[in-house]
Amino acid sequence: MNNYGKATEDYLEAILILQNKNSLVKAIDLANYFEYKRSTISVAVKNMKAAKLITVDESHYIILTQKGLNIAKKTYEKHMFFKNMLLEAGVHPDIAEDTACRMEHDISDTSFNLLKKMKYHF
Amino acid sequence: MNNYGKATEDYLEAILILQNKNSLVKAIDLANYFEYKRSTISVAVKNMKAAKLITVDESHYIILTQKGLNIAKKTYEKHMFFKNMLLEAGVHPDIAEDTACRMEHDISDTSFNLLKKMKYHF
DNA sequence: AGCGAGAGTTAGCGATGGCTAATTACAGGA
DNA sequence: TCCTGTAATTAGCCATCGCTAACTCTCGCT
Repeated sequence: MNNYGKATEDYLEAILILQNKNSLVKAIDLANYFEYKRSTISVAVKNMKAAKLITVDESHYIILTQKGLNIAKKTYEKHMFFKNMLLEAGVHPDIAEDTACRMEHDISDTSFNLLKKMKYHF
Repeated sequence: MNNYGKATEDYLEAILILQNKNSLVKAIDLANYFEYKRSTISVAVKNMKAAKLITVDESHYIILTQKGLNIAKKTYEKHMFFKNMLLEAGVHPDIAEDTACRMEHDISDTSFNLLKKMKYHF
């Protein structure tokens, strides 16, 4: 009910990142970002639109809804947490990026908040 | 080439755990452990056998090969690491178990070894 | 006006990994 | 011996999520 799939979380996160860099985001930007085919993104955009996580205007610009933005922010925060953890451990940046990109989907918001808190108690 | 899928890692890990508890492991034990259907396990066993990760004797007992054992041990180690991390953070044991069960598949052996080392430098 | 490139869409495929339903194999009790 | 229950197997389904191939749409340039 409350889970939109890993791919969707990745896309929302990427939209947020690209939005903060370019301000305007289109499907093609996501395709380039992930090095995925346009067709893959096209389907994903359709699904996210149907799930009311984004809106798409008449010029094909993608805008996060409040719901989409919340997920994007949370996912991004998890991503950075795990990436930093791995970087601190000495993992190669590219590997840390990939690994964080998987770990970010594995943990609930509640557990993640606890984990964040703990970090400063080690 | 070197990746047998998350499900396979889970099954190998469970075989190791059940082996250490019961000594003899059959497909039905895995079905009970995961609360999966027998058919699901049957297919998985066939695949692991084909991949030479296990052998199955004439009485259907499952034995890990060296290759299977190595993966099982590594996966178990990762599992316990992440589970302990979550428990230390105050995550509910059941949730910690589930979450660790996902995180254990996301990280390479190399990155994991670095992470382990770091733990004691916090 | 007409052509071509870039971008979006659709249909259908394949891998992963669960499921149900139906079939088979086998051991132990009446 | 037969019968019942437990275990294993097979076939086929569905969801997720990427792909290719083929089509369409639109913009800009000549």
